[in-house]
Amino acid sequence: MTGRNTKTKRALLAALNSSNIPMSVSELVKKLHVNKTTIYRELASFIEEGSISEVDFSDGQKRYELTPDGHHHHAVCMDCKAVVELEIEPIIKKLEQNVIKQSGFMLRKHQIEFFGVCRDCA
Amino acid sequence: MTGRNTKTKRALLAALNSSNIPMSVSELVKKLHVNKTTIYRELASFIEEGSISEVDFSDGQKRYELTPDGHHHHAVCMDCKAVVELEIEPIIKKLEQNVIKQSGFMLRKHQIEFFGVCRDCA
DNA sequence: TTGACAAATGCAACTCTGTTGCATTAACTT
DNA sequence: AAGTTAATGCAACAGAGTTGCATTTGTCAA
Repeated sequence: MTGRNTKTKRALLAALNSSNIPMSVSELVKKLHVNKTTIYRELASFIEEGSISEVDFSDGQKRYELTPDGHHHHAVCMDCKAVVELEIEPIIKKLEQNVIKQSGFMLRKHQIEFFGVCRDCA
Repeated sequence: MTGRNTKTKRALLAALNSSNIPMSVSELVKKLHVNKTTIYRELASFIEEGSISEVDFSDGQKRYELTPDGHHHHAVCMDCKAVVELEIEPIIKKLEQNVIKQSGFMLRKHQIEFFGVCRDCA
């Protein structure tokens, strides 16, 4: 942990650790009773150091999750909002090579999420 | 075009047609001098009929583009904001099959964008 | 252990995206 | 040309995210 070891930082990491789905800032504020400004600032520093990642389900608010083992991808149920973690690293690696070849870009990050209806809701 | 053939709808389609990159609502408002409520409503109806698609570069505002040939994917330069269209349909198809097998989800849509630095900016 | 300094936090005010209800305008029908 | 109703504008609002500044708290040196 960068900087001071505060109660709030520990609580933030514990909350994300105990959740099986990425959490939004409003959820974190409600759960931790900490000012949203503080949440945003701590998230930014954890993201910079790499231990937390931002995920965007394109619903108007970003979500956050612990990433001890690096970047994840998800399938999100549009009905019950369940989130399933995917194991698609190899094919994504191949996809990135393809994108680099086509665009000439130096890739920094990507945003890959899938949306649909889970088996329970179908 | 669904509904009435209005000046605003024609102007909206023309603006998107003349732009080589997806446009945000604030850009469309500035360019067309039309109320943002109207823009949002017309975009929604064009999106429903399929002729316009929403793309999300995760920077706090959605963008819109004509999609006469269906869904696109992009590489976005984090420096100069250039947008390159990608041809990655076949590998995406394979990726989706993989996701369906892993998650059991009925897939409805996905969000796949790449971010990096273009050749000019590197 | 205490005191000082700097980092962390809270608070209020703000910006921006996107939404809603309602009154007005304009496109289509006959 | 007149009536119907979709389309538009406007004002007010909700929610995410940001900023400046005052206050609190963790850390470290004495």
